[in-house]
Order: sequence, then C-alpha cells, then structure tokens
Amino acid sequence: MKEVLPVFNSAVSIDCVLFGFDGGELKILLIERNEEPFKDWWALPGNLVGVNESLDQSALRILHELTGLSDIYMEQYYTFGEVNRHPQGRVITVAYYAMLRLGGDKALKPLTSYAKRAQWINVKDLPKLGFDHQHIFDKGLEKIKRRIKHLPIAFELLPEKFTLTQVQHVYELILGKKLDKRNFRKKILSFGVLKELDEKQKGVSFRAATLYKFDKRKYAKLFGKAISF
Amino acid sequence: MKEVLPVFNSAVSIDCVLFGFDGGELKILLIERNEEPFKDWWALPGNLVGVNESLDQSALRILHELTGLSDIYMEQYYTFGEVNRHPQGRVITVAYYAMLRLGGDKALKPLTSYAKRAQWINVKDLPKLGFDHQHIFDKGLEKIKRRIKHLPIAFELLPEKFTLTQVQHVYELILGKKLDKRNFRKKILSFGVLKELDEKQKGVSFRAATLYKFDKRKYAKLFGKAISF
DNA sequence: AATATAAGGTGTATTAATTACACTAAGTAA
DNA sequence: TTACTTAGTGTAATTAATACACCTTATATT
Repeated sequence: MKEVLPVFNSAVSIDCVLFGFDGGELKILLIERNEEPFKDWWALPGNLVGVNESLDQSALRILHELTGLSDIYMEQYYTFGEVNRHPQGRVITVAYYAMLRLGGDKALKPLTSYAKRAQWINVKDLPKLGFDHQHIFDKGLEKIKRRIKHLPIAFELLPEKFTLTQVQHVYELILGKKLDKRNFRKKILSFGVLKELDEKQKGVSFRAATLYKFDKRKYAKLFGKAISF
Repeated sequence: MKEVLPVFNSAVSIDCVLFGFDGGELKILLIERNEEPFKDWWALPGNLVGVNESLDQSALRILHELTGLSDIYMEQYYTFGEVNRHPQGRVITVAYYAMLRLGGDKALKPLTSYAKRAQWINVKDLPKLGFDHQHIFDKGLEKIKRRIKHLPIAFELLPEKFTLTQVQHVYELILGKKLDKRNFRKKILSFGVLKELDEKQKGVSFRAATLYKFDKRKYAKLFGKAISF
C-alpha cells in the first residue's frame, strides 16, 4: 500500500485484440488466465499500464509478456470505462487491435505466470471470455470491418507471399460475406500495392496459383482511398 | 491522502472538443482555467473521471460543470496517455467530441470555480492551449473531417432551419476546401434526409434562400453511406 | 495415356456515382 | 430603374461498381 493523492484512485489497463489468419480461418489470440479474477478463464491478453509507460509502449510490453510476441503494430481503437467492468476496483481499459501473420514458427510463450498459456482460437468458436472481453472483441471486429475497406490491413494477416484467393478469403472472413472473384481481383489490383511474382504456389494438389507480394512503398502513398464491396 | 493498492496510481480524465458554427465561422468551446496547472490559460473543458461514473457519464457531467451545457451527444474518439502529458502526475485522458448548434440563447456559465469562464473561440484563431490540448484538438478535427463524409453530423451544427448554402459553408470550413455548389447540392439532397420547407430566410439583404430541415427519421436509416468531395 | 477433379484465371456490358463547368432568376438597396 | 448579390439550376464526360460464365491448367486417379 502507498499513499497517493485521492484522485489517483483508478487503474488503467490495456487489452489487445490480435487477429490472425491460419488454415483458412480467422483467429484471435487469447490467454488462459492464471490469476484471480477469472482464473482459468480465457481472456484477451491485457494488463495494467505501468507508471512510466505510454499507452502504446504498455500495449507492446503487455503483449510481449503474455504471449512472447514482439514488434507488432497495434492500433488503439476504443476505451472501455463502465464502472463495474472489473470486479476488483475501477479499471478503465484501452483496447488495441492488430493483425498479424501466423507462421508455424512463432511459438506462443507467456513470460509471466499471469497467463497459463496463449493460443490462437478460431473466432467462430470463441469460449466464454472473462470481464467484458466479449464486448471488447465485438467492437474490435466491427472496427476492422470498417478498416479493411480502406485496404491495407488485410495483408498483415497473410504470409509474405500469397495468392489472390487467399486475400479474398481474408476479406470474406472479416466481412462475413462472399465476394465476386473477378470484381475482387480487379479492385484489389487497382490499388496498385500488389506485386505479381514470377513464382507459383507449391505443395498444393491441383493447379498452383500465382504468388503476390505486398508493396509497402506504393502502399504508403494511398490515403483514404476506399474499397467497397 | 488515502491508502490504495499500488496499482491505483494514475488518474483518468476527460477532455471535450466541442465544435460550433456561428457567424459563418467554425468555433470550439474553451475554458479559461482558474487553477494550477496552467492557471489563466485557455484549455479544453476537462476534468477527472469520478469513481462512480462511466466515461460517458463523466464527460457529460464535466461539460456541464465547466460550461453549463447539458444534453449534448458526445462521442469518444481517442485516449491520450503520454507519460508526461500532465505536470502533476500520471493522467490519462479520454477525448470526446461533439458538434452543436449555437443559439445566442444558451449562456455559458461555469458552475465551479475551476474555470473562470467558457467561451466559443474561432478555430482559425486559437490561443495557446494548456497541456497537450492543441494535439487533442488537432486529432479531433481530423476525426470529424473523416466523419462528416459519412454525412450526418454537420446538421448538428446548424440551427433547426437552415439554407443549403449554410450547410455547404459548414462542410467547407471543416474540410478546409471549397466545394462546387451544384455538385454539393445534388449530393447532399441525394441522401434524402433534408426536408424542404415552405419558407424563406428572413432578414437578409438580397435574395432569400429556401429553408430546409433535417429529417431525423430518414436519417436513422442511413448506414455507412459515404459522401465524397 | 486418358480422364476426372478442383481451383486458377479472365472480359464485357450495364448501371451508378463523380466530376467539371456557367448562366439565369429573384430579391434588396440605392 | 438600375446595380448588386446570392439563389438556384442541368448536362456531358469520366470513372467506379456490379452482375455474370467459361476456358485453362496442374494434379491425381485409373
């Protein structure tokens, strides 16, 4: 316990909604909690903001501690501050989202005992989440639905080289509806941020698709150009 | 002083960016502070979140206390959490914006001694603001620029009855550029949320324009329809 | 080798939205 | 009556969005 000015009576936390794409499915990263409250429940990776950290820094640290992941670009999207959202006191939480490519390589390893484990879980099959995390997730999904129409973020979910069909799948999963193949390709290519490679998909039965790469330099020029399906 | 868990070591505040339109100018509501830090400086209306208030409730209370205004629809847009943004400790602030119609009627009267006065100030002529409030304002302006293209909020700035030229002025002020009159009218009317009245502007020299009214019922149907100039 | 399978890849016509652009009409004031 | 000022209007050209179906190609199977 320590003495503080009476206004310093609340805590601020960060919660992260990380989207990943793997095996044709949209997933999010959850942790299994190892502490009260909600011990043994699944929850979004999150924790308290440190006194000497900005919110952005804090988000990176917390994610790293709970999952082992680093160098993720996360973006703040909303702050949740209902009075009783945390059972142990007033905790206001700032929510971040990110999209990232899942390679089989990166193992998820919590660095603290605060989480038992971290795992990618299909969004179609979410368990019951602790706190108000289902609500925070729902808002995050809404956010990226709007966001993906302004293009870029879908590529962050894909491996470095990908096929157009994979891109379309990501869009369909996030938007929750089927898109027309020809129109999709026309549109996505018209943004001019994809580089066609001289290379084909490997290890697939049936005809291999051409691989593409995301061109960051060209992407930087886009601003507010919208995509509408 | 009181004893708390060591994690309760930060404070959360609200800051409000209120836009108004008056005399053909875009204005925001500022207070002149009557307390340290930044005593005698202009700042956004803002204060600490109470322990038993949600963020939204808190925003309404704070605005009311500092300006006398009530029944304002405000929307949260970003949370600012740089470590040293407040000179007296760690204070994370949740920013809200709103747009509202200025009638000469509503007097601004702070209900606490925390502010000396509240005043509408032309955004073209902003004084130096305390804290990081210039930054918070800049982000708020960016936000409504994006927002106004999805239509509705501009009408909240106007009186109940208005002319199309007034609407266009609001758009031009917010977007910071001139728009074509014919295209603007075609577009704004195509949304179908304006009702033409059987009434003309009064008290103007030169030809009086037709007055319009905003139709809330029709507006509720719009969803994600974008406006692009 | 032939065949079946499954995904890859492509084009056009229709409709809707956006942009660019300039004059006449109406009311007020002198 | 005239001068002034803002209101109000339409069309053509361009660009973007949508709807829609077939052939191609690589692999796997017989």
